[in-house]
Amino acid sequence: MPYSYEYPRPALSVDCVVFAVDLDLKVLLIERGLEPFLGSWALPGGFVGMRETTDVAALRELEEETGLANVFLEQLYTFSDVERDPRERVVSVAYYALVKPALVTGGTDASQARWFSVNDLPELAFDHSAILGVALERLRAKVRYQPIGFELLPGKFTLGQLQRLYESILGRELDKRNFRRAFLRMSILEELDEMEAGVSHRPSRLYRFHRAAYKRLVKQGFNFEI
Amino acid sequence: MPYSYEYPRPALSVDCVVFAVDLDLKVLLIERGLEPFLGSWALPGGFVGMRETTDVAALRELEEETGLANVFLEQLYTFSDVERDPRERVVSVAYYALVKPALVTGGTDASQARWFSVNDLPELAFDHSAILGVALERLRAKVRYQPIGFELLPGKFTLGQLQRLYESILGRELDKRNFRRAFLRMSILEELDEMEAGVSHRPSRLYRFHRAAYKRLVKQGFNFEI
DNA sequence: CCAAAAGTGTTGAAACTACACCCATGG
DNA sequence: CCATGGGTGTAGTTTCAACACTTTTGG
Repeated sequence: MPYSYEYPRPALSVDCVVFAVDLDLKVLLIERGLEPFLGSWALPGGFVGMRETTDVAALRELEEETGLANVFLEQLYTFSDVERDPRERVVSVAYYALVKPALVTGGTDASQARWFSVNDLPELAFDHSAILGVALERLRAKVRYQPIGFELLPGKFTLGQLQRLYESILGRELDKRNFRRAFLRMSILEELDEMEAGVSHRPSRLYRFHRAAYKRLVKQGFNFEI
Repeated sequence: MPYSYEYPRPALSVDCVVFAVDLDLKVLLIERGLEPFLGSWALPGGFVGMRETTDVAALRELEEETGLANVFLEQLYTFSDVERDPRERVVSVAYYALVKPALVTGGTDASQARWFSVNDLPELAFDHSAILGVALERLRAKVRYQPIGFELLPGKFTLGQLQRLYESILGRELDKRNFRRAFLRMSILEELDEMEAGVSHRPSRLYRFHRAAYKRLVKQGFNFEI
């Protein structure tokens, strides 16, 4: 006899802000096929089932609506304004996802999804602009003190790519020598015996994020920081 | 005709982790008067109404259950494990609150609330131990890069109090000279023409957090960090 | 040979760590 | 006069910011 049964409940949904870096920072949006906001762009998302956590719901909706799977996903914030959905009361648990470049082109099959540069966004349905704003803020803050940037790069990458990634997220240029020194000093990058190929300039050495080394350092009290 | 009407919904609740510093870091808990977990200690919280945001619900529940009002409150995380409540599916938006010392003694009138040191906690109902753990982790991280520590001190405080606050949250000792230098260098403290009184040692100068100065600095790109 | 990005060192300023003694008050 | 916390300076080390030229490749 749970006493909450007697009361009406808000509906519960999830929304996902999916980031990728192509040349600059991009977000994946869906064109709505239903009222309200029919034809508007919106974040992928949907309602939470009775037998799934919100994490699982977010992954499920992401795959259903965009075909993306195996992405980095983290809870962002819960949005609960009473009027945020014109139909009825809906509380939404927002997530942000980070997607590697390989999935950007191949991943979003036959759907009505499209990547938009964060510097050139359309108007969004519901309060999705606000959600996206919070996600951007979080990404910009978090990339500086957690090594999540690697989730937006291929497994093997050059220091140039890594630097351009940081520049596109932080929105400002960084000094090449200082950037390299800072990253290499941390010793969380594995230097590979492999070079970039097929580029019309001096090829760059490839690196890989050394997750085990990072975890070891964290245990010793190390703090990632850029 | 919102399509979500057709589906059952999880219940939605809020839970609050209320922190204060007395001698060490403390958390406010409630002794449950209802099944399940009757007699256990639990976080203050309750169900979210149809016409209130989760923020408002958290403040309301906090006042109803503990008498506390005018506290610093921030959303923590949303917990949605399917089995987290044995009665039925309940998704809970967790908050953490920071309370100034004056409210610790006076605030919690006639209720079954009690402060516990975080180093000596009882077993908690539901998944409240996990929520508390996340809150502690967040507080420890956040106190280092946002000036929220002041929410746990009186308006006027000594540098000694401030240092002991940081020591009790971070759980380690800090060097007095370095700590003072670091804080004073930021110039976000207003030095008052007023001394501590009634102590049986050399009285300390009082300071106040200078919120306006802090905001000005943030606009210029300043990053608080301890 | 041109264009394009890779790669590399130094210097001065600022911040960080570790550390020990005297001061003012109440009891 | 004792106990208690308040208050202060320095030296060595590390980190940070700013800055320019040579190298290697493809076309």
